[in-house]
Amino acid sequence: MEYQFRDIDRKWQQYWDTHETYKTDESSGKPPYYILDMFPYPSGAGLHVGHPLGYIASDVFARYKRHKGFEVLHPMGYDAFGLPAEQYAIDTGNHPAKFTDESIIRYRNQLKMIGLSYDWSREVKTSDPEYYKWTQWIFIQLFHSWYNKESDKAEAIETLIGQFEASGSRHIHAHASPHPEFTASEWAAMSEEAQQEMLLHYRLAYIADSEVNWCEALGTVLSNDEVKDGVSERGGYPVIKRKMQQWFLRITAYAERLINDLAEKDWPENTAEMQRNWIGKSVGAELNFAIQGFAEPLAVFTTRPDTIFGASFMVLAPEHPMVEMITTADQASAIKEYQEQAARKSDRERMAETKKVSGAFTGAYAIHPFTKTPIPIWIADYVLADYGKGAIMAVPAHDSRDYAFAKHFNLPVIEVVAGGDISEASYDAKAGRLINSGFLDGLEVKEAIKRAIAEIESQGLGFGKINYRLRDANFSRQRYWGEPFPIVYKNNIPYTVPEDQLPVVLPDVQSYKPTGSGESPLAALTDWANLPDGSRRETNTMPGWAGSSWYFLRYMDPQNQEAPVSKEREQYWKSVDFYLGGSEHATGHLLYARFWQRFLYDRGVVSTPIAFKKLFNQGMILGRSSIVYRIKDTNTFVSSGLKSDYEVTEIHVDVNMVENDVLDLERFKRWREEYASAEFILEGGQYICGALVEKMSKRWYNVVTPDDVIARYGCDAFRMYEMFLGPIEQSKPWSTEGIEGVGRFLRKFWNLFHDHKTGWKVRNEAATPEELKILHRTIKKLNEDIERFSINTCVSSLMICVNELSALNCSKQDILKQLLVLISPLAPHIAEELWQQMGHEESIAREAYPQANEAYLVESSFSYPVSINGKHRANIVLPLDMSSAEIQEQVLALEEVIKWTGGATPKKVIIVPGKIVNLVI
RNA sequence: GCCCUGGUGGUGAAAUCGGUAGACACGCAGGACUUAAAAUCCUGUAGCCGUUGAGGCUGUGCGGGUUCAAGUCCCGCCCGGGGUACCA
Repeated sequence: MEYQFRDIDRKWQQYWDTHETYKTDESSGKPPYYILDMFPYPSGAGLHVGHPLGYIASDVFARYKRHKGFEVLHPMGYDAFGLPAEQYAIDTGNHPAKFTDESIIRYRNQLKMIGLSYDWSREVKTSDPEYYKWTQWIFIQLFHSWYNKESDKAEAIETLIGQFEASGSRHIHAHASPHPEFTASEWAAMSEEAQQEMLLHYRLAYIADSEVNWCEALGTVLSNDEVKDGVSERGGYPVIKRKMQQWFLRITAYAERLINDLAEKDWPENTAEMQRNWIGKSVGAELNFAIQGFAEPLAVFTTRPDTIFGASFMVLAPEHPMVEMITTADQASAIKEYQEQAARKSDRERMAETKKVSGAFTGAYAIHPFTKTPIPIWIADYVLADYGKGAIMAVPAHDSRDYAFAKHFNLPVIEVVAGGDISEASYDAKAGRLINSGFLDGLEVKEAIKRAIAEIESQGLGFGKINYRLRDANFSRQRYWGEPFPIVYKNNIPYTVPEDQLPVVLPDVQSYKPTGSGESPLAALTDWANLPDGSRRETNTMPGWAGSSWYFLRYMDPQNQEAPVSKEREQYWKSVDFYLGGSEHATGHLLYARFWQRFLYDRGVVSTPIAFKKLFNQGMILGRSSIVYRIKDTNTFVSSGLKSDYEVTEIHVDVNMVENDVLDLERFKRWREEYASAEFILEGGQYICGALVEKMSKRWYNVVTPDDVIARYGCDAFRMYEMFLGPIEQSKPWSTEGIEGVGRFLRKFWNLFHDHKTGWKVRNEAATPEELKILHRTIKKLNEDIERFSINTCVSSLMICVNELSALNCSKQDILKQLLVLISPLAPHIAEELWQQMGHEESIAREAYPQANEAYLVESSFSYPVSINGKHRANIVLPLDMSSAEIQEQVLALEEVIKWTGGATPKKVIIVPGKIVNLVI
């Protein structure tokens, strides 16, 4: 019988579906184990070959854990709100839900085709009102909470109101926005509106003004991704910064705990490090500089208060509120010009261009608090408005960016820490003794920092402060396709919608196009937005990450109507034991999800503060993107080889329109309206595209789907091949070279059971020691490799095992039975089929994982005792295939070495014929 | 720019704790079987020199360093990838 993978795959996928083989049962009495994949955004391009890399790996682990006797929760769902669906709706006029649901059907079919052992009854979709009801509910909890620094957790807003009523705001230690203090009687005297406005300074969900990328020509707000070189990616229109009222979540209140929680997790150190850097805790001081001619002081934050005597100029962010006030008349035009130039750049562009030093002088001077000398105040875009105070004291001798700035504008450099050579470069290290620094002279940097803060505090100039780079999370999007806010404004004050009115369902709109005013398309729905009592709804929607910040909880109890998750279910599963996903989520999603889990824990909704115990980052399967080059401000495209003659903008094109780097011009013109009249500068009569290896994404039009590969080689081969490609954590470009080898392996494995001529080969005969040795060595290796999540080496070990058994023509029943269980996590379809052919009625998923028997393993090498100086004894491990003469030679050589080391007993010795290669004393 | 990460044969890679670098697989070359092809099996396959049962030298992005021993640790570079707060 031949290995007919198509029939086998279909048969077993149907079997698993109808028998609900992988349905999770909380009452099984087995220990729980929760294995989670980061759920996909269902884009129109379908699941690409990069998604399954992680899904297959976690599926192998889930199947392995089931064999090991765990009750495994292994669910899948869809992160369904987002820009691509909205863009589709704008382009076609269809509802984004149509696009999303069609994409989901495609994804589900593709996932099932790979034979993943999900419990499909627990599928969730973030755009489902039954799901986002609870996203809205969590938002309401955030709105009705404040962060009490005293108890160090979030509490109900009522406890805050109680304190206001009793004693005003003076003694409250809260994470709050800046606001004036008030007494209990002042609170009582406030109007309802004034009280609500005051509470917004404390709520964990609050409103504030924030800058957005505004494109006047498109009449819409753009994401940073949609802005390139200061113009919109689509159309190339100018983009500026504009202030808009936005919702924020007060994640900064959790900064310290989000850092501390990292210690309790089994996370890769690099991801933990990225999160720590993202939160960016820095200890320093806030201090005030007086400004000549103004009463209001200029506050700065610095991590190096010790270098205060080296401050030779000040730098404000171009957006700093005091810039306009302090700028002198003769500098006003230069400052204005610089501000406009900075407004056109994104933060990322501003930081990326630090080599190009730029700035402008305001004409104003600050007074040095200790030396009383005047120091000039500049603005520059390397100072960011929303970090620290948006202003710095520049110490060019000890900060490289300040140094570059000082050199460029010829500002003084004052050395205050000895140890470097400031004529060459700044000396940034936090080590050395202070010089030229008055009362700090002679102190070590660490001492000087403490002393400087003490002095600053005693003179009332400022105070020691811990600053975080983390900013409060912007939670508003001026889009249609997202969760509506459960918020209604009365007299411009936000109130939450009563819980029994949830969900606030996303209404249908006439047009998904931007309103032109920068509001969400929902704002155009006046019937929906304006309520009979004169109040109005919030018309922004929540960001993409709202629904993905808690989905792992919903899988525990996906049909619950009363709560996001029941107490019983939540306490059974507690945390995700093993979370697998791309490292591109290391800061965004993983941080927001931890924040929500922490918050829900504070408010008693969940019983543990830890969302994900163990994290594993998969690398990405990269795609090969094709690039065309548009000559700036034209609709003419120049072929790759000629692009250096022009100033061009790079634009990604769909790889399906490109063959061997040659662009299909007609398809390109049909692709987008704006390209219909495109012109081309060709080389050799063809348009040659540039190529780029990068993340496979709908955005880059470089997606390759697994469908063809599965149709051709079967899904076990696809699964094993993806695992065989290399370590899961490593990124690599997709290629199908080498999949043949996995196909050959599966046929060879099949042929251990079947013979073309004689049929079923498996015999109930006793295995030889040699065969047992091969099997048990493989069991041990696979066990170790799966536990350390090295699945590519599992595949290699299985190949070696099958090669050896097939060379021995071993078709012994007890060997093959155990081998089937070993292979079943990786290649479940073929394993089920052969398992059934062996006469088993239950699915192989119910079979226990075999244990390696040490008795079969020890003979691979043997110990040889050596005596040294008649006293010490060492056991050396020698390979089996050494001759006795060689052994004698090695032992003599070893004795020589040991004498030379002074007679110490070696802990470990490895010998190969001819030389000693390892000797650990 | 900043943070994280990777760089090993023609290719994907292995080397788990500092100890024989290149397992396993692809590809390629030669051979067996076959009228032929496919499939299958066998042999070879880092480079250079040598040999034809002879071994030696070099070699893990580049330049240094530590060590009896470095792909692995340290310092300085170069290049690719991810993130950089409205892609998810």
